[in-house]
Amino acid sequence: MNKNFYVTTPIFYPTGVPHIGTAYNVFIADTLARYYRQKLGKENTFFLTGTDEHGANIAKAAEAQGKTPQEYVDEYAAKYQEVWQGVNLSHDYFIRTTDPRHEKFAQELIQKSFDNGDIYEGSYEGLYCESCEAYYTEADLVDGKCPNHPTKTPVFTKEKNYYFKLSKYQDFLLNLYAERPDFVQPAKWAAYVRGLVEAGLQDIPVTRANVKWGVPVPFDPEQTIYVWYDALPNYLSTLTFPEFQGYEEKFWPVANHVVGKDIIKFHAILWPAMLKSAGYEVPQHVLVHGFFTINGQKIGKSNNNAIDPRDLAAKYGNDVVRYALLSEFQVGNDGDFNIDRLKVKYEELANSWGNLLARVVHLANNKEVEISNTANVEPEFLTKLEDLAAKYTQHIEVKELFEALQTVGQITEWANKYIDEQKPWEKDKSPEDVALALNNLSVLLAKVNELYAPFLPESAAKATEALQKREKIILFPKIEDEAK
RNA sequence: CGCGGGGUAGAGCAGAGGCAGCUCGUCAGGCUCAUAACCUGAAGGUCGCACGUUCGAGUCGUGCCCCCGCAACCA
Repeated sequence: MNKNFYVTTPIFYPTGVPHIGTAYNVFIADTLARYYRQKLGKENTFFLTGTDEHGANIAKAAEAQGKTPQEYVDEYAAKYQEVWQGVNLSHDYFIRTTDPRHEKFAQELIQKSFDNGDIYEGSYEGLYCESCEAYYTEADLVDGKCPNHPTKTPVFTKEKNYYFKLSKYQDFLLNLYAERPDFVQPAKWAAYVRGLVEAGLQDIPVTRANVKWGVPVPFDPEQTIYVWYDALPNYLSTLTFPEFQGYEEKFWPVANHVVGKDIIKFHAILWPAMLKSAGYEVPQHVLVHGFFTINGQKIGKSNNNAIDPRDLAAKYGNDVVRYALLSEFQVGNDGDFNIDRLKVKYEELANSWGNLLARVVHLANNKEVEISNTANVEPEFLTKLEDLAAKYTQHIEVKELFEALQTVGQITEWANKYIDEQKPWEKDKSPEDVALALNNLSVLLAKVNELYAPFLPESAAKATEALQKREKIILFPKIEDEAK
């Protein structure tokens, strides 16, 4: 069992602001981070997110707004941080790839691979559109014109750049997957990745000749480092920053990368190969999540459903937005989401957990019995509770967040049945029986609060406080539907 | 022959060889401590279609149908 835990989100490309889909990814990471902080201690857990700030698309977006690239990324990095703070994200650091310390690290990393002979000079050729600063294939063109610039004709261009010998690492990767079947989680994505690697790997270009907004290639300053050799190293570069002294030893390679299914190849194939090439250990796990649609539509500006997670949180609370997403689909699966589902989830919590808390506290106060006495819990009751808690732990440790939440649901369901059987409100119940039942339930609630804490941090804190103070609160108040 | 994901009760989702399951919704009861909450029971499915393997198939094999990604804003 590892003593330390390191979790990362991808670093996001700031061409827009975070929406509910982006938030899903960071919620998964945040939940894991909170779980491990609880388990291993704050100082033994590290949670990293950030922004990927180089590249032609950033330069273009900046120009379109009449800004320098630096001004542009400063602004968007700030927006990201604002949103994450707004949803109570608990990241320990926000890395930006324009941080000079990161740039230096990226240069050192690519230099190491170059020195090892894993990077060689080659050329890239294709139909180049000057306005897009991008290459197209014949099939991409519309009537011979650029698909994005109907007046421009992409011209055949050949540019020098450098390639990484990814093909060389096929056996290394297949061995890695064989030795560590859970390197990619969940299993169905591991199978997918293995299939891709078995099918064969091609070397990939890792520098660009025509992109100025990027990190210069140390062995050829005419070139800049292309996206992956700049972005992926953030997971490691941050750990080398002076304020994180000792972190590299502590948190590498116990890294867990939470990624969407679209960038699985880069994290599960390219990144381990890059690391191996440069003499580093590969990370512990790559956790792949699926995408969800909103009312059946893909999330995006054109569908006008790129919801700011803070808008939902304003009404339902941060906790419930996270809970709704994490309890709706298994990690790795796609799904659909909408406001009605969110409401259902909210009521689910209010009626099980919230209501249970209110019942127990209220009864305990009315009957004036002692609660929260762990020593007095009925042994059978305690055993059952511990069994369910253990089941939760098993799930969450293999990142089955959906299943872990279901297990907590089982506990509250059981508790509601138990309280109905015991009927501690009846007048002819012996005071001893009432005290025993309510004490059992209070200990159960304390456990539920603990298990929910990584998923619903704000609510769990409130519930814990209320239970301790024996104060009756409404954890999830009824939400009035706005008048139509 | 492009690649991949998916098609299980009205809705949303689990299950991956051995009597079809969960949440919500519906109907009928119960309870009254509690946030009109909670508990019990019922109705509702030929598990996309067909063929095959098997004592036995949502679950394995083959063929087919349908939906969704793989081009763009976009995780």
